Amino acid sequence: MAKPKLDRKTLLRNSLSVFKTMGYNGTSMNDLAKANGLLKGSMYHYIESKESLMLEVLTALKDHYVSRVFNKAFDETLQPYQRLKELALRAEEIFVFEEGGDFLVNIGLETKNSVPAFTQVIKSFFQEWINTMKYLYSFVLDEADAKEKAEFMVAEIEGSVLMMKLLDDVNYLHRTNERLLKEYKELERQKVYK
Amino acid sequence: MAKPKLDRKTLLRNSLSVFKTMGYNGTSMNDLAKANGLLKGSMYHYIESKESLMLEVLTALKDHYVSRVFNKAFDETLQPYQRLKELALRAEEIFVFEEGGDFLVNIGLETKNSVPAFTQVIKSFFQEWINTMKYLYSFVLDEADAKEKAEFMVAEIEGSVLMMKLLDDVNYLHRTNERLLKEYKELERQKVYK
DNA sequence: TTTTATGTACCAAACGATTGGTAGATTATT
DNA sequence: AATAATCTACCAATCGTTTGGTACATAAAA
Repeated sequence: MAKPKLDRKTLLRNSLSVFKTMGYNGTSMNDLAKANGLLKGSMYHYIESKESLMLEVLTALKDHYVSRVFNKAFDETLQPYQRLKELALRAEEIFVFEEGGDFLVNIGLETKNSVPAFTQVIKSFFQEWINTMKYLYSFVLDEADAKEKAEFMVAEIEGSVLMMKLLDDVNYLHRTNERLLKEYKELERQKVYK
Repeated sequence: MAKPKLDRKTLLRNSLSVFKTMGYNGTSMNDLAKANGLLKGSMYHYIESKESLMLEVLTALKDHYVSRVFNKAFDETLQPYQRLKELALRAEEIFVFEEGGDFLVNIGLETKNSVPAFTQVIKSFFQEWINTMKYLYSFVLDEADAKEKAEFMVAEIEGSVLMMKLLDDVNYLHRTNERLLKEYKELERQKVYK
C-alpha cells in the first residue's frame, strides 16, 4: 500500500481554505486539487464528489464548534459570566483571525436554493449556537426571555461579522462582544436585586 | 424587428430574480436569457457581459434604496420617530416580501475575493444606509453615539434578515424592528428629561 | 529471505456537458 | 431599402467526473 499524501484532516483544512475565499460555485475541482498538491483526477481517490467534500467540510466545522467552543457554556468550574466571556473570546478569534466563522453563513446563503444538504448542516449549527446561548441566559432571565435574547445575540454577532467583512472594519465584532458582555453583567445585577 | 422585446427596467428586474435565487456564479447566461424570453446570444444585444449586467443590477438596486427608501429619513413633514417607523416598515416589506434586501449581502460575500467592482457598489450601499440612520439618531444622541448606534442598528437588521433566511423564521426581522423602535422612543424620552 | 501477489495512491488524458461569448444569416419594422 | 433585434450555429475554455495505466508499499507464499 502506498502512503497517502494527505490525512483526512489536512484534506479538509486545505479544501476549506479554498472554499472560504472562492465560495462553492466559484471553486473548481482544479483549485481544490492544487491546494492539496494533487491533480484533479486524483482527488476522486479521497472523495466521491465536490458536493460530498463540501458537505464533509461543513459538518466537520460544525462539529468542531459544538465540541470545542460551545461546550464552554457548560463548564461548571466557571461562573456563567466567565463562560460567556470565554465564548466571546473564542468567537472573536474564530471570526477575526481564522476567518472561518462566517463561512457557514456564506455557503448557506450561496447554496440555499440549490443544495439542501448543506442548508441542513448549517441550520443545525445555528440551532446549537442559539441553544447554547439560551442556556447561558437562563441564569439571568426566565425561559422565554432567555430564548429571545439568545436568538438576537446570535443575529447580532452574525450581523457584526458580516458588516466587518463587507466594510473591512475589524473592530465591529469586538465592540459588539463588549456590549453583550456588559449587558449580561447588568442582567446579573438586576437578578440579584430582585 | 425595430422594437426591442424588453425595456431596460424589465431586463434588470428579470435578471435580478435569477441572480437572487442562484447567486452570481450559480447563474448562467442561459438562465438569464431564458428569464428574459431570449436565446443566449440575443442577450448580448442588451449587455456587454455577465459581469456588467450584474454590476448594473446592483447599482440600480442601490440607487433605488437611496432615492426611494433612505430619503424618508429626511422628510421634514414627519417627526423623527415617524421617519424611523416608515423606514422600518419599508425595510420589512423589502426584506420579507420582495426578498431583495439581503441580495446585496449575498452577492457581496460570494464575490468579495473575485469581483472588486461589485464590492464597491455594495459597500457604498451600506455606507449610505448607516449615514441615514446616523442622521436619525442624531436627534436623540450626540454625534459619536449616533454613529455607533447607526452602525449597530444596520448590523442588527442584517443579522436578523440573515437568521430569518437561514432558519426560515419570518418573525425575526419584525421583532428586531419593534425592539429598535421602542428603544428609539426611550432615547427620545431621556433626551427630553435632560 | 526472497519472491509473488494485492491493493492503494497517483498521474495523464480524455469524457460529455456546460461555460461565457461571437459571427452571420434571418426576421420584422420603419 | 435601411435598420435594429433576434435566432442559429458555433467557438474556445472550463466544468465535474471517469478512465487506463503506473509506482510502490505492504502482506502472503516460497
